[in-house]
Amino acid sequence: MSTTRTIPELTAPVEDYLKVIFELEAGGGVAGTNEIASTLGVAPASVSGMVRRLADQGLIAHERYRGVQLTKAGRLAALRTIRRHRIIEAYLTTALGYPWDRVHDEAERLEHAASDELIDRMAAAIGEPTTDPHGAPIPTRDGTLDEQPLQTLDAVEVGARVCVQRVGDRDAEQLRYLAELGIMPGRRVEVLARAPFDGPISLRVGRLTRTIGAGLAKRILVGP
Amino acid sequence: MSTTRTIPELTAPVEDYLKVIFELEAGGGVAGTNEIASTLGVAPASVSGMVRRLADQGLIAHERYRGVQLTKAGRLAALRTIRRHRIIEAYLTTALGYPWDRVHDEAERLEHAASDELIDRMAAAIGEPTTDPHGAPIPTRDGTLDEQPLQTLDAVEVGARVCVQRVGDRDAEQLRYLAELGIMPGRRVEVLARAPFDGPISLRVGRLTRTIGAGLAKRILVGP
DNA sequence: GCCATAAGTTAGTGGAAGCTAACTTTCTAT
DNA sequence: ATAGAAAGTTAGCTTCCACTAACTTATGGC
Repeated sequence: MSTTRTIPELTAPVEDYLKVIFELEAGGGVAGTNEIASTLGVAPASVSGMVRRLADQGLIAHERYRGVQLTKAGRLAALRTIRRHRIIEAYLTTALGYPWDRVHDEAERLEHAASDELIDRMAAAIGEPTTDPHGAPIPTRDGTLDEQPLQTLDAVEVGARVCVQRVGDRDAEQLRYLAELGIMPGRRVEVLARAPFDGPISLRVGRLTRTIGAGLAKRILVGP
Repeated sequence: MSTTRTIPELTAPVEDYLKVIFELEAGGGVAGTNEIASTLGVAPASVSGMVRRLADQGLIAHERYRGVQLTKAGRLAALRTIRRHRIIEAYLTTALGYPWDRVHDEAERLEHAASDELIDRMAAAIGEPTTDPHGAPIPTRDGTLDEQPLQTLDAVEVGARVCVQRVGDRDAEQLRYLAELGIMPGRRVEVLARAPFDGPISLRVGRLTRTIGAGLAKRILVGP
């Protein structure tokens, strides 16, 4: 039994699919064709095509008309790409002064071109970070991901003081807005009020009071 | 008359071809199909195919059976890629401690993925270098390349003291060897002897004497 | 339990870039 | 001056990854 480190040279699109499937799986068992398609901005038929190829390569298990799941090999490849992505994001902000709303797109391209050596050197240069600038945990070199159970901000009871842990990294405009409000990982906030029927939520951030919609609050993860 | 900054999104292979054509042109008017093919490690027929596409895009002028030359647009695109490549090389050595024999391959991939913003930030972070680690000049943002007229080390007369300006960046093994000998850009060397018939050349490097073959000496560029 | 709609798949096409094999043009050496 | 070698091209194929159009399967509301 060999644990041969086969490096089958995945293409950039393949890495993108695996990453997306991994993230969709995290939020509910299997990933659907249409979900994958809309996340990647691609036609559903294109996904069916790629799904065949990924299954042939042993990276996913596919049950026709039922959805898709990563195999062990697929999960490892996905985590490798996610590690690259997040280390690049962290490096760009810490070492090159990138604003946090612009690192995602850059990392999206670099993650497919950077060697393992580069990723390791970047990580070392900024002190082996454990999360990216948006608070997402960075998988280790051997593919372990430390996912903490977090609450969304819209579910926090009124009066509680919580610590912002993580926000979505995809929407640049949203990130710019959150930065303006001072809502970023590490920041403590207190929930002052929550209007019913998915109404706005009032927060104390530092010594200021801010009010955000329930939709936005749902994309902010907090912990104790 | 508009100087519209059209960004026609060149593919990575296209950028590679343009770069190689630029470099081949520098050493003799036109670039030949076979030269391009062997430099890129590709079949001559593949070059013919790509040449058609590049000509269609107005990046090169092609005279059938005669060779290929960059147009103004092609030259600009080539210089842009070369700038990226060399800044990345410089950044990797200066900011991330890369050894100079391993930056070429890394840059070869990153140059197609990095945004202009990233390149500019890298350059700024290491003090706007004017040459890469192998001594090659870095084109400016607007596509000006300051090529100094240099001599190859094998042509230097015995007794002369010269300054190493530039060495080839493609061959990693050669770079490791040169580093071992202490022959790198900025180093002063004195030619002690030169055997006839392309024989070996003896040098004083620092306080040591080193002897190298004429072939290697031909790939070392020196100035006063 | 049936059927409309949502979800997923297949078939066929297109473009980019590579390949081999076979051909044509140019160059060079006698 | 010309034949053979070297250089360049064409034709035809392959793989990857996207697309549209048309089809099939699954599901949920009545």
